[in-house]
Amino acid sequence: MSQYFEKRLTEAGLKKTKHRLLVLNILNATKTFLSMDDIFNQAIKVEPTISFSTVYRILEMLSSHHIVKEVNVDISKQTLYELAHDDHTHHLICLRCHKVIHVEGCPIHDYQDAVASKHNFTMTNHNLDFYGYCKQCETQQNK
Amino acid sequence: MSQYFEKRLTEAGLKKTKHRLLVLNILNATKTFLSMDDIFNQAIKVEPTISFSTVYRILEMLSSHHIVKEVNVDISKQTLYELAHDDHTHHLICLRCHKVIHVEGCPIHDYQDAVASKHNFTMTNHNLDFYGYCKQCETQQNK
DNA sequence: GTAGGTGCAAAGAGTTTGCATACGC
DNA sequence: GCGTATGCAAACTCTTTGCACCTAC
Repeated sequence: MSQYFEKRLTEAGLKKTKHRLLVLNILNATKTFLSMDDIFNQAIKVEPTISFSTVYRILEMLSSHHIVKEVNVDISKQTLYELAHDDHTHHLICLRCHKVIHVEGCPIHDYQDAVASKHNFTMTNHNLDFYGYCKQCETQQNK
Repeated sequence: MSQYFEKRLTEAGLKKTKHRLLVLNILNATKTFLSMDDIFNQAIKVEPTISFSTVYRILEMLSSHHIVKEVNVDISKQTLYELAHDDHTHHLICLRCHKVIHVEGCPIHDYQDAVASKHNFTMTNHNLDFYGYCKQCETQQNK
């Protein structure tokens, strides 16, 4: 997997540093969104000398190259991060455990076109996030 | 209109103060989302002695009573606010002028049910926001 | 009169930047 | 060796809170 990330960095004209690969591997290893803090706390276990501003600048740079995606969802006031996927997905976000389920496919492309044309609006993208409770949390909540 | 807001405050068991009514009227008068700063700057023109923390606490309280809705969208890192509407709407948000167009109707209720059942997820709500350029901005951008 | 609302000032949390040093190419 | 990446520390922005005074009910 690291090889894939090295390739992506090279393609983007970025140097392959251990810190960048570390951040990418952390993002790849998790299935939920991560905050700057989350990533830093995981990173420092592997590279004790890494600093917060390095993680900050790595995420900023990877975002600007569309290798990482910034996410603003209602489970946190902080900016969260995930690896950018080529495929268009939406999210089911558990309000309790904050697990994120990626849902492939998109039901609204036709609708988007219709609304855009009705309102003379040029669409560039959309966000669709669902909030609720995953099966485990739903069960525990009822106890 | 103020009478309507007075009624809502009373119903929520909140005192009717001039500051609260002012904040509500400011939110009502605008068609875009407003940040704390925006609201404070408009408020201080009418009530020069109002303080930032008052506006902050008013918005917090109105949000908790579902009279005002907090909105997190990608045009600002700040929390934005709008009056809560009873009807379920989605937004077209202009990335250039930040105008917000409310779109009634929702194309995804059926889809939501299908996805929820497929993933054993209990849905409570969803966000669907469209980003792009309104007609005026699209025209100007091409100049 | 009393409970709740407000103003002021300061603290917290999260984010961003400047600069000297270290490292990838 | 050159130019970019990093570490450290401090600044900045936005948000939140404590406390004394004030106002709606």
